[in-house]
Amino acid sequence: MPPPPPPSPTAAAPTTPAPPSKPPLCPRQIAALVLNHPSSTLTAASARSLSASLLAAAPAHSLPIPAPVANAVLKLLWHHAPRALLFFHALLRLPPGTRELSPCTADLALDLAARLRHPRQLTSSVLALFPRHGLAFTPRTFPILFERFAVSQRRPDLAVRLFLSLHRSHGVAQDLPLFNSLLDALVKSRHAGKAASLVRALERRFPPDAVTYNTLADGWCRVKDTSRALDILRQMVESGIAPTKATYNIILKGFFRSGQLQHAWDFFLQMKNRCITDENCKPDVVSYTTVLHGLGVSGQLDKARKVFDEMTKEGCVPSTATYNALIQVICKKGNVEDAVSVFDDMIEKGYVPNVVTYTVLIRGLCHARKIDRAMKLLERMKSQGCEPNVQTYNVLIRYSFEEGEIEKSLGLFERMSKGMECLPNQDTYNIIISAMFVRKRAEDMAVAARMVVDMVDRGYLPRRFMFNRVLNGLMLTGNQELSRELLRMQEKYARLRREIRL
DNA sequence: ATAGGGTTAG
Repeated sequence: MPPPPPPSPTAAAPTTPAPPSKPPLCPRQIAALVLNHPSSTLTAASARSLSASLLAAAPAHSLPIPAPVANAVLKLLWHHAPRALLFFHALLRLPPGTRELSPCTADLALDLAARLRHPRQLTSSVLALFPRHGLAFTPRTFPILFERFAVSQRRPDLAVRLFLSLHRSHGVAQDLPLFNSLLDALVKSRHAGKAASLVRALERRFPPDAVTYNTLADGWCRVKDTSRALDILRQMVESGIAPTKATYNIILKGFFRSGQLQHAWDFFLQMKNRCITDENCKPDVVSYTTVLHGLGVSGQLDKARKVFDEMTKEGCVPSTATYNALIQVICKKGNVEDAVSVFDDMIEKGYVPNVVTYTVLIRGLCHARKIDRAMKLLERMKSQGCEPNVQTYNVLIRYSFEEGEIEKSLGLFERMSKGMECLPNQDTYNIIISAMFVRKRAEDMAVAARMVVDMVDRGYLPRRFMFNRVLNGLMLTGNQELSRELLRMQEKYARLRREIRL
């Protein structure tokens, strides 16, 4: 066989593209390439050098990088926000035609930038990329920012200010759905009062709809003020806006959340009685799941199981979430083996357990000190094609430590990021760092210090308490080298925050 | 198309 002629860049006929001899770069490969890139510092220079590496890897594979691949890479790097953003900026620097840029990709990058609590200018610089690259804002763009400002950065005022300046600063029309998303961000950050007064102040411009009222009711429920939530229900009826199923379910959940079990049960009974005249308050699968979960958490397992049987009789089909709730409460208040039989039951009935189902049961097994079986379940979920997430791993890591299996949990930590399954998050680091204090060994202190350096590299700010604890540990064990490194890192980090420019 | 149920700490 003669060797095929070398491909000529000009001769390739566009109508008959040669089939690629190499598979395209897959998200995992790209993510690994980004992770191994020497610099994680977010600057224009490092973004250029990363895009050069991406191009260099390309001949062995095929370009371009389609938008779904770019999105998948950002999600794989979700818990390593600085690297994810570095990838995004490298993507922008790739020559046109070698990458696809979709507004959704930009939304993901924006979410990541806004999640890093400090550099506000980073968020605005990512926001500025939309017009610069001809990308339209999506319906999610500003809701993402409202939530990140209010919830992650604890700055509800910034969210409100952004909303009020939308038209002036970004040429975006302020409509009711956008207003409702702002309210949602406020109530999720426990600012129900702010949300309520905003609705009052702007009620002429934004006449409340059912979503507005439901969001406010949820806001009061989240701060355990169920009587104000009921007020909202009354206001709805007075202003002629029919309560929806969500309205009732929000209040039902609110009663359980605030520990008013009797009120919750009475409200549930009322829903069942009144539904003859008002179809909207007929309990649905969400209502049943809420009640089942609420009863179970308060220790009334038998009553919870009765509710489960009752819903089936009423013709309301349990969802995977219903099973997850049942399995969780049995694990918490009952016997894990019963939870395992519910799990077997659901599979027999044809349900596909999801990552929540597995995580809940793994936690239950760990709690009953059956870690080996929990580990087997981890393998089983993977073989079933259900990807464990960082919470799944965190449970196993935490309980392995509690059982004194320190090496085993460090092994799990290595394993999770090696296979690019999921990257550790802030909880993971906190679990490991606190565990490094139990043996009172100098080596463990050194590991803790490296973990602190790592987490800062990934865009997580350790609590000052944690930072000082590690620093004290290093000094007590006479590790001056690492304590100096930690202090240098702290300085460097403060400088980085000021310097990020793209 | 924005709102409601299931993973968080004894």
